[in-house]
Amino acid sequence: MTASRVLREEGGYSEKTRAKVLAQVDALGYLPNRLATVFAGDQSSTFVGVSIPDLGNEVFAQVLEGIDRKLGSFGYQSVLGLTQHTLHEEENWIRTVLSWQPAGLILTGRYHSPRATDMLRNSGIPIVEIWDLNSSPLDMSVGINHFDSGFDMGRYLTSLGYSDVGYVGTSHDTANAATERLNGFCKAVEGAGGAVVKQLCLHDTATFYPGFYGTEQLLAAKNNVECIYYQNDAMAFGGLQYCVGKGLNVPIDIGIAGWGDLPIASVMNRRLTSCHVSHLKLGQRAAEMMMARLTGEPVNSCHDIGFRLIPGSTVRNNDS
Amino acid sequence: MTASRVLREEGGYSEKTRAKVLAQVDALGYLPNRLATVFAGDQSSTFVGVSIPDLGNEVFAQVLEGIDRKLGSFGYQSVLGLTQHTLHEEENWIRTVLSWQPAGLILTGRYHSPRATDMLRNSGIPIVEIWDLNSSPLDMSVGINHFDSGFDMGRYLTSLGYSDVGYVGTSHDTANAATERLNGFCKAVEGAGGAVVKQLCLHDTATFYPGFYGTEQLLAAKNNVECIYYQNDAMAFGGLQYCVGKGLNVPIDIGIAGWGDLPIASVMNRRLTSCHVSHLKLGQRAAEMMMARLTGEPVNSCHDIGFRLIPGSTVRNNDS
DNA sequence: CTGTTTTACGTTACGGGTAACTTAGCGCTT
DNA sequence: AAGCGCTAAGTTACCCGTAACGTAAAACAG
Repeated sequence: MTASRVLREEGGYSEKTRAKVLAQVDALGYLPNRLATVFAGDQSSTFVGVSIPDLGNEVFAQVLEGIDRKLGSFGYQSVLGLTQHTLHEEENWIRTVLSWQPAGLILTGRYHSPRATDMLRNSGIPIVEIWDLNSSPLDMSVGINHFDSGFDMGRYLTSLGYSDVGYVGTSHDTANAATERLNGFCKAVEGAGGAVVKQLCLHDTATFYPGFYGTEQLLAAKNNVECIYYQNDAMAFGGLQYCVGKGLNVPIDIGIAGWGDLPIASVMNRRLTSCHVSHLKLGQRAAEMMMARLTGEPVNSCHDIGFRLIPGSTVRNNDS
Repeated sequence: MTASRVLREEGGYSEKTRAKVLAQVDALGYLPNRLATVFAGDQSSTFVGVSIPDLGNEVFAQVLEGIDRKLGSFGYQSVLGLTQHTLHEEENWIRTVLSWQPAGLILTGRYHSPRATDMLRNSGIPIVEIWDLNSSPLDMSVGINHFDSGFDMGRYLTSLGYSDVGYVGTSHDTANAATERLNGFCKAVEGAGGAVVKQLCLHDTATFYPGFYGTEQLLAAKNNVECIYYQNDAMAFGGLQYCVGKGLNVPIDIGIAGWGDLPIASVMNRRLTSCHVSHLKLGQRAAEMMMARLTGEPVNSCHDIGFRLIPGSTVRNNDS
């Protein structure tokens, strides 16, 4: 007991005793078992469960980096879960991670399985849903409105005179942020009298190569497409390479637009038309909201991190 | 007690009782507290601490993805620690994570602070050191020999006739894998009678922009450099853009070589000269070794994952 | 020097799950 | 009907850190 007091610097011990305790700690290489403290219910753990779809997508890696750095600065640790964009994986992960009595959870996406939702509600711990902004979150939400983001791109492209446009992305079992961008995009394009031809690559990840062959398939099916909107920048780069390889002049013959504004976009001599979101900041903000709730500070339950359309030079410009 | 037996499917209960227990579990939304089990020492936790320098570097994100997916398939979770390439951060993180009684640890790098090494030795849990292969690991090691990787690139470049070469990287307080690549590279180049001019960007991360301005500084100081080796591909892309922007013809006027073979390299119409390592596989292998040790299977303590030099087209080729 | 307060340290109990042991209850045998 | 074996279920103790409480000794006041 005295040792416990010394280690927690709680007071109530003499300097002599303190020295003796610390000497023994050093001699034995003693490390306190934090499990016991949390288990006894004296305090909550310093775990925060963080579910992320995958890390192959650079944007999620940035989000995670933002989360873990910020949590770390408060002495908290991330318990990672790569849920591969499936609600089933997420549910299993939630069940497991809740059994470890985490201080809170940060989840990517607003859609959860019914059972997962039950568990989350019953858990009584702070929960931050990130990525797509959720006006009625389980607890807290931070992200952007993906529908609006897609809508803005659709409006931008139609304002440049594009009318027959294509979309290349991957297919998903459940609705997600990319689906919402597509919905917003279609609404804007169709509202302006245009039409969107969709090409969804089945059973594939939203990376460079599917962007390449998805473009090939799209153009084979419909060769009057003037401009293509991609699920993300990686796919857009793939499409760009396909078009350039086929001798098409971008943006004269065909326009290319992505989403996410990857840092590597600056490698290119011309800027990819895209949509910028500060992914690192999104992660940091999620962790800050979590910490605010844990320390009892007031927090707004919704935080729109905002996005910025990058006009770029892979679509026509207004004067052309 | 009976409920505990039912939930663990241990036997020793009637079907009727089982049904009653499960009904109550469902009604109450009961989730077992795994902390109690681990705390009581009946079994080890399913946490594995994973320290990674940062996730901004795509290669580490891939390693982590490999680790977490594989651990997840065994029902284990990663507790993340972003140690920012500093031994001090790593030591603090190790202390914290050990107090959570993890099943094992996966650490990036072979260098640890003396106190960290003590704690690791005393912990008695499996430890996998990844990234640079360590012939005398604390416990297990998986990675590549970075010295050899740098050496091979040096030999390759000198075999193409390059003699005045440059290196652009970041500076580090402590030796790390990049330092070893540089050492190997210098040894090969100097062994072949050439010389290496180094440009280390201080206090910066090994990303695109430092590659850009590091190249500018290097060429300003020494303009007869025929070829530049970069700490990684991101920096090499930055250098490439600087050179192209200055009107230099790559590879006629200057050669560019990176390390890591980023997937995005295929965006370019010509392949970056680099060194390929299967980062995902490295992570998976680390997790497999961890699991093998935890389940008592025999494991070799060292595993060389290997690398492959990518000749690419950003350096002269042999016939030129 | 007595009575009161303060300081330093010790003791007990608790948290939730489970190993190890005990008890109750049932069916079967002879 | 007594005895045995088996199954189902209950009881006790433990893991380790700490809140709450207890106690002895020192410090202080009057």
